[in-house]
Amino acid sequence: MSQSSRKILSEHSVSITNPRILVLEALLDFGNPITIDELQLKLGDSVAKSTLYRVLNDLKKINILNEFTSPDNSTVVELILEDHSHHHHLFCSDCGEVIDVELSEEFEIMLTKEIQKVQKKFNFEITDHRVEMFGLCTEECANCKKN
Amino acid sequence: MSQSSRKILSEHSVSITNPRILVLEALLDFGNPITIDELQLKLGDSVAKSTLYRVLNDLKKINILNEFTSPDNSTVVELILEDHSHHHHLFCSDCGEVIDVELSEEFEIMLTKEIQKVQKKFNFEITDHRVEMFGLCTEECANCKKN
DNA sequence: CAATAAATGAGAATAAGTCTCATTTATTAG
DNA sequence: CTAATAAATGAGACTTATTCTCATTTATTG
Repeated sequence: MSQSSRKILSEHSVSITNPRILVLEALLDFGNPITIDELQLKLGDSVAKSTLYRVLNDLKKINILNEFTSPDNSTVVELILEDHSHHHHLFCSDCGEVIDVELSEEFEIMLTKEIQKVQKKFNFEITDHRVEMFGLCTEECANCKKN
Repeated sequence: MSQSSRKILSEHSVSITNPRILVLEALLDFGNPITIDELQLKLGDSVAKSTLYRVLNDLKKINILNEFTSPDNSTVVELILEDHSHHHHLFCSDCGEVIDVELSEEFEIMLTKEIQKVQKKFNFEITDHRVEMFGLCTEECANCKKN
């Protein structure tokens, strides 16, 4: 695992340091979108708070980290892996879990068309988009506080 | 205008106070989604900071205010008006403007179907969704800092 | 392996948002 | 209409997430 962290860093010509490896490993290990809080918990005090934020900013700069805000206003962070295709997010308002969701090909095609219309209408150059869904997990929710 | 603010408040059985009227008027007047910063500017010191946040929370509680975070992490707020139909948001990464966008009926129908699939797949009860689009305004952008 | 540049840790600084509490304002019962 | 009561406000203290500073440590390179 440390291997792939190192690989990721060197591929992006970013110097390989311990905190960066630790943060990447934590993200790779968790696999799903994770809140900064959870990430800090996972890391314990192996990485200073200031360093954690700096490393996350570094990862954002090289475009391998996606950051967004959950409906309860916590910051959520997620690695962008090459083999991980385009996806959206499903938020549980109850337990706070964030789940990656892929929508159908047809839907994405239609969305692309809609976006083209919006571009024209508003004279915009749209570079990115996302679909967010909010709700309540009913069962089988991995890290749900209900269980 | 003060008339409609008062009406909105009484319709939701919320007591009619000056700060609430001022905040509602500012939101109605601006018409578009607005950042807290801009809102504070617009209000000057007619409403105390603590009161502004309290009033915004009051409006959220009665479900006439929508709050979300822009890609540059500022909090954006928008009135939910009865006559204002379901819509999504377009963000300019350059000037920070947030624009309301309505997508086609067909698209919304397809999105609803997708959401139903996701509900089943993840055993979720999805209560809300949104589509966000990010990009750069090229011209004709009302409050764009470029102009 | 030494020199240099970059990254880190610890904690100070900043800023958004909440809380407290004394004062003011709105509501309503009479 | 007025007094009594409950609710809302203002001012500033407080909290907490994030950034910044700067002395020290670590990585890179020649």
